[in-house]
Amino acid sequence: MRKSRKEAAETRARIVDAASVEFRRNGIGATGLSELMAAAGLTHGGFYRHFGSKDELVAETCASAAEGLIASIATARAEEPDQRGLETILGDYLSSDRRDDPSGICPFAALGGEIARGSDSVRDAATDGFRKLVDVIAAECGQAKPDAARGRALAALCTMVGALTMSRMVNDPDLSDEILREVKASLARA
Amino acid sequence: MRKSRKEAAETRARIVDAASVEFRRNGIGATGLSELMAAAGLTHGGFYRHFGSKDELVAETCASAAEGLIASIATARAEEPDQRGLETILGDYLSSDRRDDPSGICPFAALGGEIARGSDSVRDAATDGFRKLVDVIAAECGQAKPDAARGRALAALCTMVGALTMSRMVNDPDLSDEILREVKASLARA
DNA sequence: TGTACATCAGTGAACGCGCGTTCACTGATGTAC
DNA sequence: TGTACATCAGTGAACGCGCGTTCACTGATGTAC
Repeated sequence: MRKSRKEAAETRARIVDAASVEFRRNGIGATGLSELMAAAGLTHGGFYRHFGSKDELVAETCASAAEGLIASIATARAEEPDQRGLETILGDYLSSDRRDDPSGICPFAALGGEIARGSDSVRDAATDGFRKLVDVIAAECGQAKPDAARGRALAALCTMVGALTMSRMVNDPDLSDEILREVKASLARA
Repeated sequence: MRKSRKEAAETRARIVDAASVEFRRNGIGATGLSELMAAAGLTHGGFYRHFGSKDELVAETCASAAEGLIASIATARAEEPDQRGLETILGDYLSSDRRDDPSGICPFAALGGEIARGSDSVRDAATDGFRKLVDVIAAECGQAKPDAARGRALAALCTMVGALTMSRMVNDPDLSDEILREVKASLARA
């Protein structure tokens, strides 16, 4: 039954990827290890060959999902190099596609509240991802002063996270769309 | 052992109040009924004399916490009637006191992600509270056109929710304070 | 290169535990006469 | 108003269930000679 080192590394990455989707779809606490391992095509017993605890996986998943979000923003940016940077990011982040897709949704929007109640290692990983995302957005803000760009980036990111969270929370599609539309307009104006 | 109707009604209210705090402190799924009933000074068995299910309590708590938030905003507004309305709301909502106090924190910031994955009745209750809060903020936006005020209120509320969530998520007090400060400044500017 | 053995990825059963929910019971409250 | 009885708020034990974690086991991989 033993797998090669390469296969084992691939398995580990598959678990993180599956967790990244399942946690965002169902929440961290509400996602069992069995469910998660099944989503990765495995049985639950093998989990502890790869991770010391569920919490360790959660921390790694936070980092991974943040990296994924940054990469997807970079991709969106590369596809529309002539547009204003922040507007491209907004269009990508606050789209109904992203709102409705658990595998692409921002981990801060889906899990921010739960992470805030989590362990230090999980919060550390999320904090690190948050900082990186702020830097990426600040680079697109086109401000002369770095401090001003950082301030704008922080505010824009918080707005995006809140808007995505609220657009997923409300149980009325019209209100949900209105939230995305108004917030996009408001941020583009600023 | 039977209690009078008045006492029973008080008990019920006490359960909702305790749930309102415990859910925001620990999350909905992570708060057990025993823990919750103990916080209300009761044993868990009596829960079903007051509620048909945990979910029913969650929905009622969402409504109650939203009302509480609106009331606390109205109080803050009444104490500083001369300041610009939105600035007063911001100062109250985005304060470190509120960030650090589970009993006063905004239910949308603490539980938005979890509510989004919840039942229709829970999401309906939260949607209702969200709409009411938007109306309260819109009334303070001081715009001539009602549509413009509503748009600004939506954007401001999403920003506040996101900022409070992120300021609670990050594991660095300096960054947390920076978020509150920058977002307050950014919203006051707009 | 070939052989013998140690390693360990993955399986599936088992663990103790706390969950939401149910239930028999108690005894004060509310109601009918 | 006084009495007899039904109601029901609250208690505490019990239920089945799924959780995170552990473990004995299997057999292919990796290593030492």
